[in-house]
Amino acid sequence: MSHPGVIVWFRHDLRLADNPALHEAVQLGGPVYPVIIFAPREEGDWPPGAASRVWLHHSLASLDASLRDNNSRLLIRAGESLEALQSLLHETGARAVYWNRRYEPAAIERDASVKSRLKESGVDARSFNASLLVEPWNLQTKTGGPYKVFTPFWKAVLDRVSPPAPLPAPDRIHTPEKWPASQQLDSLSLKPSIPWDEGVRSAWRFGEQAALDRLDHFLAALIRKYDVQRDLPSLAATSRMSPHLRFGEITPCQIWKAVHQAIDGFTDNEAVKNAWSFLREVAWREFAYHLLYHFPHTPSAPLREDFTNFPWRDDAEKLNAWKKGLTGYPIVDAGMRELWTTGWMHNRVRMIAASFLIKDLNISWRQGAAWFWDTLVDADLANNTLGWQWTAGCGADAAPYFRIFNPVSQGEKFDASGEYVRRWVPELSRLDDRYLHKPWTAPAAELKRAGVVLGESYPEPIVDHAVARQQALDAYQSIKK
DNA sequence: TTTTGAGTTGTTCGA
DNA sequence: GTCGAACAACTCAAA
Repeated sequence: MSHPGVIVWFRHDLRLADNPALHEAVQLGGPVYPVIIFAPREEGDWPPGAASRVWLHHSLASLDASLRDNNSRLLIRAGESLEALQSLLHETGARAVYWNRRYEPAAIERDASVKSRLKESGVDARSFNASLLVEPWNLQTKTGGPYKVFTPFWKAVLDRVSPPAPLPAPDRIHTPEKWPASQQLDSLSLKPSIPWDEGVRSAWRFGEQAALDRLDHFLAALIRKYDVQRDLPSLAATSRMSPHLRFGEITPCQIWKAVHQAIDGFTDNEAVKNAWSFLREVAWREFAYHLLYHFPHTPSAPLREDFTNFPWRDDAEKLNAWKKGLTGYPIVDAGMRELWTTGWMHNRVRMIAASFLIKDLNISWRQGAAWFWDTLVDADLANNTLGWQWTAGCGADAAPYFRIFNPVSQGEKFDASGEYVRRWVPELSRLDDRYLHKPWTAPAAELKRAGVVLGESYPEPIVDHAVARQQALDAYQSIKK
């Protein structure tokens, strides 16, 4: 007698390949019921933001299409996860629920409770590792604690971790005789009612195949020069894997293997070195999950306790100028507008923009983290928390407090041609390179020639960097000792 | 237990 | 224009 059926509960793993829960479910030999349950209220303080919801919509559509190519389909439910699973078990007669693990504090708590409730009623409930090279509890220092510095963590990953070969997509997903009811994707209202998402849709392709294609392109055309080119925001020279990883359209295991295969084909050492720099970045994501798991309070509180009473400023007006890309510092504004338009910001510019909010405006990293959470298509609780606490200096292995990015010199260094600023701040596009990153220094005749009226067509700087820098140093001084 | 070496991404100042 | 030092001690990880 064949297995009565298994529910595969999709969450942050919207793919068919290298999907252990799906793979194991197929092995049972009975009907497989793929389901997504939209339950934003179970995400604690971090329900998906607006940009994430747009991506989710398209990624779910893509997953459903892939499943239909395999004679299956994606069931859609909303509400409480446990209730939805119990209802599906009842409707289908299935006796098992498989899923791939998540590591955010609210998800861990929810999953643990779902698992124990299902097991109590005799259901075969199992979870798998599908999104990390090494799960947070599987790596510890020699004294038995979690890592707090990246380099030793990275060494430990290299020493002790050999990722398993990625699983293939299943050949055949067994279909039930009768499908249970499913909601329509549109009923989840993931897409905005006002069509602000056109920029996101035109900047990205969504879904598993898009992720694999993007990786191929990166390996073929970009990884050999990753070290230098990744810092130039005018080039599309980073991997752009982040949203695909966020939704589990691709796994770090698949990336790890593909990069190693690429390395095997490289003949020059420089290319190999560059490829390892990229793998190091993949490991930063692992480190972020390691930290989030071991320090689950960090999304809302600093890891370093001496920062608890840091004198952040409340300034709604300046915060708003930062969000809208109207700070008067072109590289910051370009980044914030790229974010708003495409749901993504180049990594170098993220650091500059984050440093500006924290060190120049003296506004709490939590405000920045909340805005990124809402606007990034790759919004990931582990990465977002690590990134913001790193910049603020209050996290693990953080930037020293005196490291304050100068938005002018960063712009001149990494966007020397001004191509990036001209793309996103077109009102400055006719300004000469010499003044592009500091328009307030341009002579009146030059501003006039370029059609720029400071304070009208483009803002005056909302703070003086030199003054703000000194104030930030003073504020950081105040919490010491 | 104590010691030792090291620690993503920068800027500014003064010689 | 270029270069090295200072920025500040502290914590982490391993021997």
